[in-house]
Amino acid sequence: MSEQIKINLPDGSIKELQKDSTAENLAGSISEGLKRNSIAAEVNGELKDLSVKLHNNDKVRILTSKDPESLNILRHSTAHVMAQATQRLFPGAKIAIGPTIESGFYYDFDIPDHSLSVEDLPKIEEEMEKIIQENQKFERQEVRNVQELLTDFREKGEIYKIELLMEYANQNPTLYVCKKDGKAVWNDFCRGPHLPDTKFIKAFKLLSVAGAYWRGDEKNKMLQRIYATAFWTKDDLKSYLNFLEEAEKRDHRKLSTQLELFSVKDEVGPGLILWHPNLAIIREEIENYWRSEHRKRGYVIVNTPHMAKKQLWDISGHTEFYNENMYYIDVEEEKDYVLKPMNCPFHMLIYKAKRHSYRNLPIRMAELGTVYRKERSGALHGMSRVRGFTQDDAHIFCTPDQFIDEIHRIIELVDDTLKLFDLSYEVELSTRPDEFVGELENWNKAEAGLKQALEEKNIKYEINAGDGAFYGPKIDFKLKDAIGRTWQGATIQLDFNLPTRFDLKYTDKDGSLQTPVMLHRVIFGSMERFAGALVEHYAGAFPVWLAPVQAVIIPISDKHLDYADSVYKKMKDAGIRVELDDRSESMNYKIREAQNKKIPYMLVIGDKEIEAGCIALRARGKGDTGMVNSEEFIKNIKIEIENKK
RNA sequence: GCCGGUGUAGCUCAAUGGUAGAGCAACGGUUUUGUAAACCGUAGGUUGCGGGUUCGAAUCCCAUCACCGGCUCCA
Repeated sequence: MSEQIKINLPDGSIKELQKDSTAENLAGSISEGLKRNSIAAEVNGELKDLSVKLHNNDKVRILTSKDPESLNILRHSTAHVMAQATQRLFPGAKIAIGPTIESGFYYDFDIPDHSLSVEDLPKIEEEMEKIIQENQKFERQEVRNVQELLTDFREKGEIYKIELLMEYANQNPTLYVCKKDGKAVWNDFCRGPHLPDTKFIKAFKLLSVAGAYWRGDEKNKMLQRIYATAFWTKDDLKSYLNFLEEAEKRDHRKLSTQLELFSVKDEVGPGLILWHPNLAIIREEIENYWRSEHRKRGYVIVNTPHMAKKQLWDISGHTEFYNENMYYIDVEEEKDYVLKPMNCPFHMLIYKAKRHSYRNLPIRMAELGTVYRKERSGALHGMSRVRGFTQDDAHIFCTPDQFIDEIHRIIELVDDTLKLFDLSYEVELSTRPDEFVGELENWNKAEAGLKQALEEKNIKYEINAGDGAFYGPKIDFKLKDAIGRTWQGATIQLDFNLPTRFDLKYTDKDGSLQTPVMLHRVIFGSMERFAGALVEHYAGAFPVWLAPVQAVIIPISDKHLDYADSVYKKMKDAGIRVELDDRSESMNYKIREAQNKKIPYMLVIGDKEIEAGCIALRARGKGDTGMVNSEEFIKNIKIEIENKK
């Protein structure tokens, strides 16, 4: 009589199995179909291979391809197949790590005598197909003899695996062995879990190659990374690849040529943006919104210069902590001035220009301030990462018991603003970096303060340890671009340090002099990055209030020009950004061009319209929407613009 | 900065060692048009820049600049 164990299933039922049964046995005992489709198991909340031995009273959930968690297992296993294929094709290749990422996976290699290029990818894919055809099993093995495995890795020259194994030696390391017809053909030191075998891999694609430092540290060797993805079905893969293609069309750099938005010129320099008229209009609208919103919310607006003496940056600590990002220039002497990388020191001095009382705090001082930062050439990216940009900056000087409330107000402003543009965001709290100024005690207070504000506002956030600014911790709001890369937008930074360095004071109730607490914050982040984000978000089809041209009038032939011109003048007088297309081109031609320029409204005028005293309205994306009186159209579009639609 | 790729007319792209070409845009003319491209013509280039190999280079090599995909770093 063999012993029985009881297994708890997700539906609350209990299954009795023989001792030493595996998750696979469990699946089989439930149904043949489940056994066939099972990928892995969740045992007491942890993902495990199907081969995992179950114990009495375990809570077990069998995962199939329908469970979201199993996609990562598929991808991770596909990464192993990719690594095996790469080593088959490039025998000297050493493997490093190959994790899954949000939309796929990658694997890092050190290939001594070959530089991977995209031409290699189809070959590797072919080799992967062969491995899959071999129907290899993934077998989990506990590493009982670490020394033995280290020797094995040493013989193969797998220096990266050696490093990892030594690190994990005391944490029950596991090895995944790929077996073909029962014979081990490949292995990888890996935590798992994995697919039972390769036959589940049906749809994958290698996407790109890239360099990546071992363990992400630029002091280490640069490895060669292959990015790839995998899905359960060919259809899923196809729609993902299709998404990538569509996203590429939304790229703000691409749309910029089509819509004449901005340019970066060799003659000017990398990372320096020329705003063309169309994008300048959008910026103007955004800035107008920004100004009026800030006035409403009790901010004062200031302006400060683009450069300042080096001494100023000595006081602020920038020359010490931000040096490699600053441009020094010669004014009276060599390198005696700095192009401003931040606006804060100036605002400190404006604060300091007069005496302050607790009665007039908080002071909220805002500026659209253009800053210059030395970015590494390889980091530059369209309008998203540049060397000169305008921050919608503000510094809030307040008493220690005011700053939580001030953070609340900023979060509200961020939320209202991003809602207006229909943008979604993720929030991160960045804590003290290794190099920092100020007292540890203040840092702890500041971090606790930011946390408290987030929690009181019920905002979900992740902690980004050690990523704070040198002067204080911060809350970051991340925006996503067309293909899902995230960019920092709004940020709120608490600063207990600069006020001390600049010796800022206010007179408290009891007449004593106190140092104010300061918040740095931006809402858009930078006008450049935010504009780029908007282009991608709207795919160039800006809402009417932002659209560079809000309406275009299209007379059908020259004899309609006079009437068209009268409508044009009326609209112009009403403050609408309207254009009259009076070229002797066909109506269809003009419509096509207006459509490509993503102009929200086209007003077609021919005999019928003149007779009826109307215009024929064509809305972007909607086609012909019929005749409407021009006065009425003007009224409606003005309402739309006013409501920022 | 590092790894890999790319750079041809304003834009999108041809030409793989043998006279740089097309479409769109521009310009001139004809056409006067009913909801996504009328027709004819003209002009436009030291092939990113600089070297080299070669009888001959957009093409091969070296260097450099810029851009693209990543790494690192950050608004």
